[in-house]
Amino acid sequence: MRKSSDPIHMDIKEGKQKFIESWGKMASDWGINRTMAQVHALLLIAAEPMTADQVMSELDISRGNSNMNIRALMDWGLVHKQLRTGERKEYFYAEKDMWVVVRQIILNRKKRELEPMLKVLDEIAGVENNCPESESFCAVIRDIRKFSGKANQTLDALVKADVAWLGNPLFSLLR
Amino acid sequence: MRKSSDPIHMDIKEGKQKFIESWGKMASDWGINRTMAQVHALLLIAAEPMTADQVMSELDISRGNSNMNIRALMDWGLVHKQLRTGERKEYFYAEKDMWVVVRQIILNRKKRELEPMLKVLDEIAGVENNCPESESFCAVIRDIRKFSGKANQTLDALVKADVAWLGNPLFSLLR
DNA sequence: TTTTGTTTTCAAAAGTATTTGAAAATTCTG
DNA sequence: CAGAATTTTCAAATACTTTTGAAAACAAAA
Repeated sequence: MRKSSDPIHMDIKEGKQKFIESWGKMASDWGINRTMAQVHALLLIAAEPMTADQVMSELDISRGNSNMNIRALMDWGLVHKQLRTGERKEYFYAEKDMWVVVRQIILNRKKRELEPMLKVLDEIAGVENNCPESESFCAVIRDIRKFSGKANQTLDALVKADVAWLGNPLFSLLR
Repeated sequence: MRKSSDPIHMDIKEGKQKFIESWGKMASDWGINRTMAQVHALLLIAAEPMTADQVMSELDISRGNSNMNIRALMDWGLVHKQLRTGERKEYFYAEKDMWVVVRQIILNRKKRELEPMLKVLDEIAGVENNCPESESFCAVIRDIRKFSGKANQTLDALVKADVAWLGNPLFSLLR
């Protein structure tokens, strides 16, 4: 008999479902395609590499959708292809080390979004500043530019740290 | 005569336009309503507080849209109301200190997205782990839980640091 | 209380993003 | 090379998000 104080264990199927759902939800909150994140989640928790067809039927999406999102994940460097000798089908697996995953996501978003913004801020910073009206404007732009530059540097350091410390035994403690 | 080596200065109107546009673009990349970010950008670079009507005509959006997004920005704690004695209209201004702005955004997204994810991960972590299939699953969940927990702590520290160091003269150097 | 100026709401319309699925392209196999 | 298996593409359909604007609610002034 189960006492009411016992923890309630969900079964594995339920757990996987819930994880795929939340991972997708979080991604779409952050401006990333929900299905792409669900494919990612599915591959993250898969014990073995999967084919595009398996992903398609597991998530109940179309063949095209499955294919396109797997490609996108490979572009992001989060998923890789595995070829098996004697088999036509392509298998896919996700990078499972969270540190590497996060590093890869940072690299991508930095390049796609932060850096273009920095470029625009630099262009704007060249605005003529000769009237009191432009003073408030330039002050804010300078402040944002400074801040974004710092953020960019910090992310660079974070990303480089990983590479430099990979061979260092101390690094495993930090992860 | 302008030499081709001279820097090209854009005028202030152009600069403001460009800033509003990029701020909106960046926000929508990150899953935030573009117009909300444009209203925010407009108020960030405004020399004086503005009415909802001024925002409406400046950005060429509807009255309802202007009103709703100003409310949303107040919910996020990024914009505040100013009441002027003898005037019916409400004026709005944005917090201009970037450190405070970023802090506020972190607080909001942490509460809205990171914390619910942590809760789900904890629920999922209670899944029964007794077969090899669930082993891979549990290992990934544990890793993500650990990572997200660390991220959450780091953000807490970042946010608390601000409050604790506000009165500290050293703090101004860090900003 | 009525009028007038102002803000808020929300159903419908417009605009965006995502997904589908069938056809085309590709690649392996005999 | 022809045929079979598999992957890729993309126009059209669907689903989702945002915006509009007119009406309702509200609040100050007359």
